[in-house]
Amino acid sequence: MGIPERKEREKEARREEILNAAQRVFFQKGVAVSTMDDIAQAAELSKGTLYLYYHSKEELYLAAANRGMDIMAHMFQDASATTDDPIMQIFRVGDAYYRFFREQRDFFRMFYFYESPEFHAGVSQGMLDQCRQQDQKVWAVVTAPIKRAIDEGLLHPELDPLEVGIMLWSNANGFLRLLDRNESYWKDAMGVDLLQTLRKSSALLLEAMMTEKAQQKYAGMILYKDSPVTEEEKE
Amino acid sequence: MGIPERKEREKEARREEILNAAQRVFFQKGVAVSTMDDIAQAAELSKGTLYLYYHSKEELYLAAANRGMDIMAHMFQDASATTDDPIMQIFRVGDAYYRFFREQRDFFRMFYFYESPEFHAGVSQGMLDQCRQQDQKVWAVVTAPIKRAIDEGLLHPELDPLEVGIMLWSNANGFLRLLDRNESYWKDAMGVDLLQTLRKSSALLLEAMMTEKAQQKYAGMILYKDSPVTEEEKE
DNA sequence: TCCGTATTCTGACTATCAGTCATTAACTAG
DNA sequence: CTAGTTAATGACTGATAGTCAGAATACGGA
Repeated sequence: MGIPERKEREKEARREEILNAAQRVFFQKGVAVSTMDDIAQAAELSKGTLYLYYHSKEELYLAAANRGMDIMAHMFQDASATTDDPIMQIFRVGDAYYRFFREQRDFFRMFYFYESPEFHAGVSQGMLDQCRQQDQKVWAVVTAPIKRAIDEGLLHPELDPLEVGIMLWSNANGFLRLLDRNESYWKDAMGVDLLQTLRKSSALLLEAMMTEKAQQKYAGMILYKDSPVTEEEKE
Repeated sequence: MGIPERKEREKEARREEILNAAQRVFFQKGVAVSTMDDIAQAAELSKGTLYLYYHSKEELYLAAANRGMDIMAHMFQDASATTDDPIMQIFRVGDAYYRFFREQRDFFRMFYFYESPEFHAGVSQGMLDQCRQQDQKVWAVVTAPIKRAIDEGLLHPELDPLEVGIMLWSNANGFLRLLDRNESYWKDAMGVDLLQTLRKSSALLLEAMMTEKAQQKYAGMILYKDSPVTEEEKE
């Protein structure tokens, strides 16, 4: 009998319709000022129905944010797959983060909430697990080339991949957040090329962590020179 | 007649009493779950009175956060004043941020809200100005030694003080935020010395930005060696 | 000391919003 | 067609930020 299967599909479809509506509303109004009534109206459902599919507004937010995390993870994955050179991979992932910032600004802004301390209330265990899973997925893509670079003697062996990842991530994140609020000021008033600035700071960090061997290999690519990262790499 | 002056003083005192009460409540319960009724009770006043002194809960929060910013700015200032060497000053300010994190954790956590995008609603212009002023005060203390280091040929002349400041700040911030949530994990389970890790990453960044001249001068102080930053500097 | 006025304070009230639940509607199986 | 199961509804509750008409208090002058 295919009826239970169809019902299951319809239930899943409705769950997704609700999430689509929520995402639209979040993007348009901002998470904090979006109400469940807004979302219900956008979904053409009553508010009560939303709660049959999601336990709380937070959960709906997290589900939407997870979509963004998924997009980001895929962009990182794709960027990393364009080369075999671990140092290049690190740069490419950094570039991908910048591209995510440019192309998925709404999601980028939604992530501001992610680390707000007042979550974990009214959120189901399943959703929390899903979040942790997404976190780990992104983190794995970020740390994998770092670990390889250390193993291959390109970065100093005393370094810990996690530590390096945090440094690069914090650096990029700090930059992009600042950018998000003061874009026009930076770009128009000061004429700063933002992608280059971000790259330069990442390059500085990476160069500092490289072994001599690697510094020779990548000499001239980074640090006060124009970065040829976007050109085809020479293996 | 001294009566209007006395009244002015009393008004200011009441304003401060309210802020003290709000701070106590925010510290104890967390900003998000603190209610205006909580604060009114703590201040032994009615809720309506709070609104005669502050326009909104956000404004009360910002006033409390500004106190924290003030403490931080002073700690940075004091740390910077312990030496004349600009590179040392940068390290000392970094250490001071770590100390602020340790000693003023409640304020550190309150800052999470500061950058949340949904502010600027129900906040008076005066308060916003005060916030920007505090921001600039902290930023000035951070960038001053960086600027000096560039001018004195210790950091590469192509660098922009703002850019360097963002990099160091983002790095420290990213670290400390992670620490704030996973302290016991890092310390107990992995045996990482957090102050050393933070210093090492700052040192890596700084070393990468130094001129050869400076790298010689500060050789051995940083980068994979124990940092003697806390010892008396040798001028 | 007493009165009119200005200032300060109060707490009941409103508006908004997340989340609930008794009721209704729709669908399914026999 | 009917009984029973599942899905959907929207009025309702509780919490809370913010308001405001009026009470209480302080002051200055007679």
